[in-house]
Amino acid sequence: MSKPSLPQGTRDFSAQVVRKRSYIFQTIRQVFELYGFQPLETPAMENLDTLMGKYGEEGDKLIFKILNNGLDRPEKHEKARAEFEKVLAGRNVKEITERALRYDLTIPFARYVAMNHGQLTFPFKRYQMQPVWRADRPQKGRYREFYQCDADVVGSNSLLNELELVHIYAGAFSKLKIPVEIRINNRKILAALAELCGGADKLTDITIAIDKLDKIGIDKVREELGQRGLQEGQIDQISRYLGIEGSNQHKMDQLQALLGNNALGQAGLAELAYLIGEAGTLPAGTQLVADFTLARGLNYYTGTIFEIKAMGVQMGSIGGGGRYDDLTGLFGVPNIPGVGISFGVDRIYDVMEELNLFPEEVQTGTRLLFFNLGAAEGSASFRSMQVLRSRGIACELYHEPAKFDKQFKYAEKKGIPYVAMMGAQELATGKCVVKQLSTGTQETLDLSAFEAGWQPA
RNA sequence: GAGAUUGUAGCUCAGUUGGUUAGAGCGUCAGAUUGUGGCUCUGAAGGCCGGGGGUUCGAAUCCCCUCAUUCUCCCCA
Repeated sequence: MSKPSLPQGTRDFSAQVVRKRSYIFQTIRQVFELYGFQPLETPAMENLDTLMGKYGEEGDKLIFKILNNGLDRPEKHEKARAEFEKVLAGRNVKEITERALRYDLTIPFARYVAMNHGQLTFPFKRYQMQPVWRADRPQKGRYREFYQCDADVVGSNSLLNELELVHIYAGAFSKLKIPVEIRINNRKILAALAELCGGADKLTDITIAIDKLDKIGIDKVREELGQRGLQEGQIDQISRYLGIEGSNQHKMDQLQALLGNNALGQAGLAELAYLIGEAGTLPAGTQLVADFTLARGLNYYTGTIFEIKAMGVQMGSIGGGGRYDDLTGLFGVPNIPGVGISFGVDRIYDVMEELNLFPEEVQTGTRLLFFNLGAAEGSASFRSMQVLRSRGIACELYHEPAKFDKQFKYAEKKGIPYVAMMGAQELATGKCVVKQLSTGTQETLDLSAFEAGWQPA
């Protein structure tokens, strides 16, 4: 028997971590609800058909597939063997696997909208916080099971949705006390750049290369653009574009000059200007920044794109999103545009840990430990404990009679701030001794007063 | 898929040119201490040295294979 272990890239979350993570989820959920978003949950597994072909060739490889049950039945053997040969040839076959684990939340959402568009009221605003699975090679900040936390609005082309999403980001990160830059750009601007650089068909190549700017620097980006077939003059123009700096207004002015009267570019710039102009005052610690170097890898984005950078820490983006046309077209229901954002909960956790932003009260568990000082004393303590519990105070009774020192140590280890002692003396006089561990102060209370009115500080 | 890294007690790690019975700190348990914790002292438990094979009189140590970990690239959150 080997030692028990976890599958690669998965984690257990112990009490402390769960509490901190729930704090993040709750904070974000409150903001989503405040803006009128409705919760949605979808199954951990989807039909393989639903997922395949939606994430590109690389993505398909990273989908966890589930082996069909019942392959051991003799009448299926021949068929299963034949189909397995096809799997070895790199094709996924229904006879072997017809279900797979959810790879992200967006495609299941699109599937849901396509299935229910008759019943939904548009625009439909939903949020979803669930784990997803990817057969990726794990490394720092990357797991095979991780949580996504998405909000999308579908069935509306209005820029008002983008504006709300900006404020959701700002509101949530402000509540979490994380200083952030909300970076925005527009795919239309990037498309215009591609047009100006002689190839609308090069848009994907350009975005992929630009997306790496942060990581590899301008020289390497130029190199990569060259490898992807762009001419020297075009690369220079892209370099000038990437070199735009200054205030939002100044950036937009420079871009205006660079784009000339390219129609697509003007449209993108107008959308960007609208959002920056209408955003108004954002909560302290958050700011909205036009960032033309922002590209985002996913190529289904068509309009505004977002990315969140935490300030003061070395960390990749902790959120992102954008506008897409016709997400449900893949499922046979055309003309439902949408815009969505995502929070990277695992990275948000790391940032908050590093900046020490979790509030003290997140860790509250048991408030009061009743000492167990004997059979009769224990019974009396149990009765008092139930009274306090009925008043909503979390308490525990030490599980067996034991020496003081042991019970004190238990309280300390578990971070319980108060202990209540009811021994023979107290029982006889109808009292209860309550001690605060952090200060060492204790007081003797009448049992009735203690049960009716005691509160932890 | 490619490259690197590390596997020794529950945890973090020592372990000499290959040499007798593999160590430390922390943690756990017991005692000093039968109604007042944190400190201190004493003691105990806890190991197929990741697994398999090889070299050798002798392997935690050297070689090969394998599994696992962590990190980087690709891609992504």
